Amino acid sequence: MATIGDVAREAGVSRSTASYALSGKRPISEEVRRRVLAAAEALAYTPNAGARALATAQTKVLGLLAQFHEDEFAPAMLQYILGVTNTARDLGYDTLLVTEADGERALRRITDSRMVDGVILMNIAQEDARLPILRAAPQPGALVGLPGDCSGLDVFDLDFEEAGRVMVDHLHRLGHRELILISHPEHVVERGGAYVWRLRDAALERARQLGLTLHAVYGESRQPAVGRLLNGLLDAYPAATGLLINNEAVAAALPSVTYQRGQRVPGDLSVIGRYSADFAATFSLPYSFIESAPDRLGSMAVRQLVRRVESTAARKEPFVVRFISPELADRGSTAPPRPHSR
Amino acid sequence: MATIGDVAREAGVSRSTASYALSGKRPISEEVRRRVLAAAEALAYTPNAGARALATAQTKVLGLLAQFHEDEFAPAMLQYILGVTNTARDLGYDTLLVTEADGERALRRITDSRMVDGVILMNIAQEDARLPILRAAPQPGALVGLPGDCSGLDVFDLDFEEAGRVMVDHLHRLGHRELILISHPEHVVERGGAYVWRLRDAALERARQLGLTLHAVYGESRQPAVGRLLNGLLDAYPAATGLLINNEAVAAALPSVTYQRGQRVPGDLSVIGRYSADFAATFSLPYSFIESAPDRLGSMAVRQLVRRVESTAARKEPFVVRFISPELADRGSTAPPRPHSR
DNA sequence: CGCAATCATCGAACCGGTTCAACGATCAGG
DNA sequence: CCTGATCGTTGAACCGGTTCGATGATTGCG
Repeated sequence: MATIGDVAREAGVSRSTASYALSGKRPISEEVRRRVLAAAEALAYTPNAGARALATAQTKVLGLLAQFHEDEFAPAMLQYILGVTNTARDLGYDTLLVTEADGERALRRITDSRMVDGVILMNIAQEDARLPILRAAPQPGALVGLPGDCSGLDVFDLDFEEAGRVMVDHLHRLGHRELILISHPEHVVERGGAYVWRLRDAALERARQLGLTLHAVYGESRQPAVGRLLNGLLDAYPAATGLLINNEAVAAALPSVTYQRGQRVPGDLSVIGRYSADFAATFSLPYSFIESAPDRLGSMAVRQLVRRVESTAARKEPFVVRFISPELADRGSTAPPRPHSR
Repeated sequence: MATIGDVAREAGVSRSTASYALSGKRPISEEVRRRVLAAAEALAYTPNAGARALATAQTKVLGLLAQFHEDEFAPAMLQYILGVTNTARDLGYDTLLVTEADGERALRRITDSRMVDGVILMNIAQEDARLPILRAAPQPGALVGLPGDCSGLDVFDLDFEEAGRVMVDHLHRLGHRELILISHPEHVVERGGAYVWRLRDAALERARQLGLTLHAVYGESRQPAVGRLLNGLLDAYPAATGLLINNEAVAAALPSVTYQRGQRVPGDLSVIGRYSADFAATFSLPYSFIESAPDRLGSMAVRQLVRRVESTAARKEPFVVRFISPELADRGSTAPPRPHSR
């Protein structure tokens, strides 16, 4: 494999001249520049990444820490990952995907060794043990997800509170009076998944203000538990006419349950979910939903991260906490409740 | 950030001694070793990845090229990716995930620049333009998927031919005489996705031998096209009593279609799919299926790749083409056909 | 015509590791 | 007491880039 020394020799110049000719960081005569470029082309020269990283203290690689827990729905995470990798590449960065269970160790490894120029964290917990490590790291970091303490990091997330209110308001306007909200499994809450109670608490509060009955329950993440849960709930609350779903696995499982029970959507039951359009297409979900925009969030996080990586000025700017406001995609799965419909 | 020079100074030894004490590649007195380790601990020393890569010509990173085409079912790919990243980490490697559309450019970039010690390729096409590049690269490579020309690379894939025969045999034994096989979209075939026709041709051949009628058709990958297709097929071939599905998107969409049509599985229709157990759980699929073992394939590919990376002897061994033999997971979705059941 | 400014190029140092050849100290054997 | 082997340690070179300060050639101006 050709080094810059080979290119220089081939072009009959010094290594430094070859470097400048290729980078354009100093004026080089047209004649010499041509020779160097020709030599580089002829030798199929590609800079050695390790050497360049050592010299410039830049790797052009971003770290992406994503964890695949049993009780989180893997296909939903994929969207975030693609949002990150695609945007990173557009900006000239490759992505180191780290799925290690021990996130703290992994984070320390990739930052201390300077394998990456910056880090994106996913699956953020309320008290996330990785955050102190990331704050202390020499590289900037960005989060997809809202932790308890946002200081020192850029944070991007869906506005789950507003999402909860939008869901409740929507069904309230249609005349519903008793609703069921299915969240993620309780275990996700115990692990500190704030997006669960952020949506839930806001929905409960709004329901209280409006005088609605809202049954807020924890969900499941796998079959057959999900199916059992749904059937149990629909049996337990026969007067409920609206279903709010903040749980991808439950949303994915609902169609077959309603078919089996012979319930029509929205005739017998109005449904609103919270997931992405891609997810809806993948799982053939016919419900109206709050767009969770995972690709947009991943993309925003990367853009901000790269800004900080590439500009000293940007590194000094105050940290941002940016919420995407929930937009309801109407797929016609909600309607006014029919009296005694169930 | 502490360098090995800092550690050496702190321990009162030379840089080379510190290096040897940490790596254990030369005998070092107990006393000095203790001092060096203590200094490294105290300074929280972590070797600089770029410097180490430059010196050792090893990065401890593997490249993973995965493409997310519109007409391939993204959630199915995730399993392979996790199989690769998890196994890689177990063996001490991180994973550079590259989803770039231009795979040839991406491959050249990560191999020529020596960012990675080895490469795993997914979405292998019959005539895959990336293969010549990978063969010429200084790093070893492994494929998940079977190309037309396997030379110079280790190849791992499901035995799709045998999978096709197992499916047909199974339904034949139960007494079925007319079957439908739904493959991937035709566009996947045009792109060179050999796994489509490998299963299909073997199934057709076996059906011919057994005197069965097998309608082999291309599928779709997104809703609502998938649903339309399924309804169309079940209408078009009312005498068919068995359905073979080599297409994750179709499998995922089938339950709601049969519910809607009021057809019972296996009472009215026997069904066999080809996907993974994880996929079945994620999508609540109640069908018997050929296990495609994506995590096992990813894991095997990584193990072989790392063997070649780490041992000069292994690098000289002949290349392997290894097929996982299809195993039928019986979920009770097949039964003898009822006469005139449809 | 001489001096200063400008320009393109070069040599050397540096980034932070690893590794080789050589060195001095210790010890055993003759 | 001298020699040779053994052991632990060291200085220097190297990996392949980037970058700084210096150099010599050219040009412009008075």
